[in-house]
Formats: sequence, C-alpha cells, structure tokens
Amino acid sequence: METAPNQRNTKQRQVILEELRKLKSHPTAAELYQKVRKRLKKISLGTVYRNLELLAGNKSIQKLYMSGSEARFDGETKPHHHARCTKCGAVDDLFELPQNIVQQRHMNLDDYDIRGYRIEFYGLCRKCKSRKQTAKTTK
Amino acid sequence: METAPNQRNTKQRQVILEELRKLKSHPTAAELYQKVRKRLKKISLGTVYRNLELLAGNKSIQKLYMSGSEARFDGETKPHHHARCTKCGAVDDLFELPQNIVQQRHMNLDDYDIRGYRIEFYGLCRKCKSRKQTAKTTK
DNA sequence: GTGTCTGCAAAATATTTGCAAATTT
DNA sequence: AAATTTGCAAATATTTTGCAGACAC
Repeated sequence: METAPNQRNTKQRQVILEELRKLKSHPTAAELYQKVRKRLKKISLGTVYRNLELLAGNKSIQKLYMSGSEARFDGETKPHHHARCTKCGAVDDLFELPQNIVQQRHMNLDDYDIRGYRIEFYGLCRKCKSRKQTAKTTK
Repeated sequence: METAPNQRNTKQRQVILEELRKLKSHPTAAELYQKVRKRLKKISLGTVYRNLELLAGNKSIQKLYMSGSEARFDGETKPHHHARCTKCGAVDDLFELPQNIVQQRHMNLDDYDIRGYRIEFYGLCRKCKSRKQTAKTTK
C-alpha cells in the first residue's frame, strides 16, 4: 500500500538489485553502475539512477545520506545502523546492536510522528585507526 | 590540534557563520548564500562553499548528510540529534534527548574507534502529520 | 495493445577549482 | 611582505529528464 504501482520486472532491475545486495560497500550509483555493466553491457547510468529511486521507493533497498555529496545505497533492508569512518569515508553495517536502544519515552519528539530512527556512529575504522597519520580528515 | 592552520578572520566568514547560526532550518549552501548576500552584495557562491567546508573542518559548524542530494549545514555544534520529516524533508534539532542514550557497552563496534554518534529520527512532522494526504513520499 | 521501461543525449543541479586581485596578519 | 582569501568564471561532478523505440504483462 502507499507505494508500488504497476512495476515491471526487467532484467536491468533484477541485476541492479542483485549486484547491490552482493556488495557490502554501500556503493554510489556510479559505482554500482560499473558492477552492473559487467553483466549488462548496454545499460545506462540513467537507468541505474531510475531503478535505485524506484527500489528505494518500494523499500527494496535503502538510500543513505551520509558520507559526502553522493548518495549511497544499501541492499540490506533489515533495520540496522551504520558506522562511518571520518577519515576514509567507509560505511559499515552494524547488526550487533539491539534495535531498541532508544526507549519509547524518547520517541515523542517535537510534535513529530516518529516512525523509526537510525544511528550513525562515527570514528576511525580499523585501518585508519592503525595508521593514524597526520593526513587531512573529512575530505 | 589536528586541524586549524593559519586561518583569517574575514568579513565573509563572519557573516556566513552569523547567518547560519541565526537559522534553524539547516540551510543548503545555496540557501545560505541568499541570506548572506543581503549583507554582502558581492559575495560569491564559491566563497560560501569554501567557508562552509572550512568551518566544518574546524568544528565551528556541522555538515549534515541527510535529506537529499544537497548537503545541509547546521550552525549548532552542541551535540544533538535530528528529526527528519520523510514527507517534506524538514530537519529539526532535538535538544531534549539525553546525550547518553547509547550505553558505553554498545560503543565497541566492529573494530571501529568510535568517537560519537548521531541519531536521526524519521517520521512525519507536525504539518505533514495533520494533512496526511495520499501524495508521494520521499521526493 | 497498452503502459512501463530503456538507452541515449542533453539539461539541470550541485560542488570544486584556477587565477589575479584584494585583504588579513 | 607573506600567506590567506575573495570574486569570477570555467570546469567537474552528480542527478534528472525528454523522447523514441523496446519490452513486460
């Protein structure tokens, strides 16, 4: 309900979804396009964008807004949170966390009708932690 | 330490920061540019972008990655969380929440050296809640 | 057959950058 | 005076869109 009109099951859509689900890296549209291209030579970037929007619309995937100016997409729809490295921009899924960290009494906020929440932890990933250079942060 | 080299105190930087702090709306660079322009007729959008990056770099402001393809900026640096309306895209600050909702034992994650976390609540804002149309979501 | 979807290309949007002149320290 | 910053314009990067033909149902 609410969404999902008459959608068709195209080869392009299938492959985009499959490839996204294979990846753990929360790729950008352009990155996913490169992967999909290996299987569908003639697919266009526009098609990837259109399908990602459509899939996000019907909750088959998640659209993330975290690491920079490019949107990132996540094939995992089970509720989960993210860890983002402030140095290299990596984004990892976190499934370990219990989903009810935030108690119900905190959910009545500012007149919002709250449907859920997402936690973004930030810090240094394993790699960047070890080689803690002087390099520039953020990007 | 870590950041903040020899930075200068320019009129443009001051005004950008002042105007951003006045706003509660988490404006995009372009929106803030419009505000700043009223005080500095000749300022350019490029200068706004450069200063926002610089200010975010030295933690004078926050760069948010939430609502769409445009980055949004927040003049408030006290730790706080956000509520985002999934219908109209509005973003509100939440100061009510205690900052230690997530317990320490949850902070040892996936080999990350966690420095902090941010919670994004999502749902319908007061306005969109009342007129719960059939219209399209997300945008 | 009809409506959805695709590829392609162009358009629109968003952000970054080179450079000479201006400003800050 | 030296280093940083600005305005401007051009270059990039990212995302969206128009359209005719192809495809799914």
